[in-house]
Amino acid sequence: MDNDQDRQGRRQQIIDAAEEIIFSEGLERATMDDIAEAADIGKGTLYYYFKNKTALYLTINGRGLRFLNQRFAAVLTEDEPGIELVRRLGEEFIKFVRSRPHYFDTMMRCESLESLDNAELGGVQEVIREREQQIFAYTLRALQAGIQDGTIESKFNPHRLAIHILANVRGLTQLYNLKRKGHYGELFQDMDLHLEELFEESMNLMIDGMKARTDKH
Amino acid sequence: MDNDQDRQGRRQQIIDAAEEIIFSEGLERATMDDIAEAADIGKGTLYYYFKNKTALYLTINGRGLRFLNQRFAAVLTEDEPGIELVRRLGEEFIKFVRSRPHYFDTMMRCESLESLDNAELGGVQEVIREREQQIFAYTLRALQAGIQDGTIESKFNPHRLAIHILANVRGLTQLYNLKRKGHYGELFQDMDLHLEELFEESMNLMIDGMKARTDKH
Amino acid sequence: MDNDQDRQGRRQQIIDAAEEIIFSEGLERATMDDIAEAADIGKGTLYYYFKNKTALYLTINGRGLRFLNQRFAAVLTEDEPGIELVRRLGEEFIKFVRSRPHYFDTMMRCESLESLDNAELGGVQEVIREREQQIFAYTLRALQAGIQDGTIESKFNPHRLAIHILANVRGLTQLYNLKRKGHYGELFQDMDLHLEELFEESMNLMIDGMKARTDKH
Amino acid sequence: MDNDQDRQGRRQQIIDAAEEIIFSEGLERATMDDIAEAADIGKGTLYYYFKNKTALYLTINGRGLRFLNQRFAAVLTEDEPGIELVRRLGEEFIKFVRSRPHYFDTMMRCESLESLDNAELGGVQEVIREREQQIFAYTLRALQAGIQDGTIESKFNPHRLAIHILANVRGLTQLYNLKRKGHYGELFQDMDLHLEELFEESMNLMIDGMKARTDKH
DNA sequence: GATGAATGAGCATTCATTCAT
DNA sequence: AATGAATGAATGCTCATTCAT
Repeated sequence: MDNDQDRQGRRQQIIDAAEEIIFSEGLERATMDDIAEAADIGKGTLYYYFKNKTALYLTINGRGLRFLNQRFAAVLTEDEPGIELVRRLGEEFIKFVRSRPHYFDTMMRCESLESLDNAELGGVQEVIREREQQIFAYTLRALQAGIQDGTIESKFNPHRLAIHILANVRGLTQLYNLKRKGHYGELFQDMDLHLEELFEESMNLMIDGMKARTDKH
Repeated sequence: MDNDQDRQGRRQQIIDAAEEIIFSEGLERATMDDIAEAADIGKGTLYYYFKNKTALYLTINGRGLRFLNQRFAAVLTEDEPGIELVRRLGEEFIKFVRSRPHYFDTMMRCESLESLDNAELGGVQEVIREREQQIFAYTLRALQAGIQDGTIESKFNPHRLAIHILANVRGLTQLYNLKRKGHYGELFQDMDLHLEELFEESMNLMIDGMKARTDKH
Repeated sequence: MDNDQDRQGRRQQIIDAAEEIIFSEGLERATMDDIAEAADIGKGTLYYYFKNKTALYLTINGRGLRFLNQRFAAVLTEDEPGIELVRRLGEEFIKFVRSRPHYFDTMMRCESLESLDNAELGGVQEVIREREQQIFAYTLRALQAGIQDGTIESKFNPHRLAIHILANVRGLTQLYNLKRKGHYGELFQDMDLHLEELFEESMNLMIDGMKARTDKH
Repeated sequence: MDNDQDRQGRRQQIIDAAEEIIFSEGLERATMDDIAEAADIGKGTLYYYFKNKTALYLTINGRGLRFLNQRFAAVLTEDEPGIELVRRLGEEFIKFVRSRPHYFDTMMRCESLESLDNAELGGVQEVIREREQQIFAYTLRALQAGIQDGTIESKFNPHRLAIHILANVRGLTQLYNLKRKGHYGELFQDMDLHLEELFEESMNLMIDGMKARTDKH
């Protein structure tokens, strides 16, 4: 177990270094040499802990997903009506993107990674899938809770609602990032976009649609 | 002018070949040699027409955006109430993704291209920016039409609505693509997801929120 | 002849442009495209007037040699004792290097041109050889005049003296250039080196050795 | 230390191969592939030891300078009057050029290397500067010794004399090389030029000027 | 477990030169 | 005479990965 702790510590140390390099240089510009040096280990050791560069990158993504997961898990313990839990999940997502923007970028990047097919990843992908699934699951639970407690219209399929929520938050965050990079020109720039505001607006738009209207008769 | 046509024809021929290779092999795996060969020209010629690989890729993206633009432009000529135009725009987006899925991938990929900073792109980026802007503008026009003709609540800021619409469609499409790639595990797989259905649902959700309720008073 | 003048004018225009580009960019960095553009002609035309890049470069060298030649020729018309003519030649060489340093660099560079063997130069080399020969010849004439008029010891072989003079001036100029580029470290930097002073000193040193000492008995 | 010896051995092996290829083919015609093959190592290894082609070439130049340095250092240990040491230095220079003509060419070539500005040379340039400085220093010491022991006129500035000596030897050697390449036409060819003779003559010419004439008063 | 020297496949890019018009 | 589109050979360099120690 001591041994195992050593091993885990080493892995963390490497992931820390890899993040530092990759987040600042970009995935392609970051070399395994740089990472090994930043981690203060030999390049051979790097490969002893991670099968290849892709696996290492996916591991970083996994870490990001874990952070997001933790936030989501915490929300689900809150004592709130379902509809409010849903709003809170979105809120946490935004906070996550805000506080650790590179992890969001990493998630997006991972989704269009050409090296996924060839490389032997040795189980990393499974970890990621599981965490993605959990994120989905948490969202689903909140919605189910909302339907249960009557704060969300029971006519909706919670699975699909979850998809809509996630899609919405993702899309919004991306557009927001694009704005920073200067895309979509001036139409976009005119307004000062605050991600938080946009998100709230968006949530209202969707939640309004979802909300069980007790005033209806 | 004959000359100019020749030149344009050549460019198309190259872009066609580049798409063929890049769409099937992926951006990284596709080599400039392959592309030149597929285009049946010398490699020098390839570089005579395109400054570098990134510029070529961006040009492909530009073409994709042009296609999308054409669809959007056509919608705006339709004789429909504003709210319906909005729905139609979303519909066309989905159709576009369906019929030419690689262009959507290309757009996403371009947004996280690390080579954008270094490479000299002679003006291609500006073209793309302009087309992105137009897409945004069309969406905006539809919404403004809706507010004008009373089919959309006048309390909404059309700029922000446009952002929500676009974010939503993007996010949905991405999640849909992820499903194809096996992400988000089984929860996702269980339902047969039809992008069209999801989109309609999503539109309803949002449009419901946006709709001016004439029956309310 | 009008035709011929046109042709000559065109050639000059090209050489002018080539000098501008090559002198500022360096031989390797300068491309034939750049030169053609600077000369405001098509690239094909460039090759119509000059067989290849090497031939063009040699032509520039030839021009430099012509300038030097003109200075030397003028000196030989001066009404001075031979020993003084020799000194004057050296002086003109230094002035030439000073006023047109790039031509001297070009001469040096031409001497270690790897492309001389392969390329078809079409007569340019002969022109250069002839001009180099003339420079040598002028030096020789001055020395012969000096021996004739008794200002230079008759025991010396004028051919060899000419070699020594030329070698000396070349070597000095090169070392001087190196200093500018930071070679030979501080020992060199300490003194403010004035090429003119160095040259005078050097001439004195050699001419002293050459001088017929009429005061000797 | 064993490790260090390995590393040094490898470097030598590479430099040996590089010399072989570059000296026979010329710098430009020699490719890094050729050199790697000649050194019987992978191309990656070549770049593992040398940052780039320019750095490798400069290293060869550094080796040449080291050889020359060793000769000069040895001369300074000889028990001779200063003026004779000066002559001996020149002599050794000529011998060096004779026995290893390519190193001299390399030195000249290095001085007009256009790639010096761009390329990252890790410290090689400093080594070269130092060795050049030493060569100058040795020459200077010999002259100072001569002034000290009265064999050289004390009125001369030894720094400047050193410059004249070096300039002279360089210039002579270059002209000699040119002759081999056919420059300066027939005037040059007529005489059988022996570098050694020319050098001796030149030394006499200069040393005569420098010599303290004890018989004068 | 740890290392880092060795590797070589792989690729974008350059540019002098040609030639049909 | 003039052109400039087309060419493709040529090459330096990168970097993930391996493996003997």
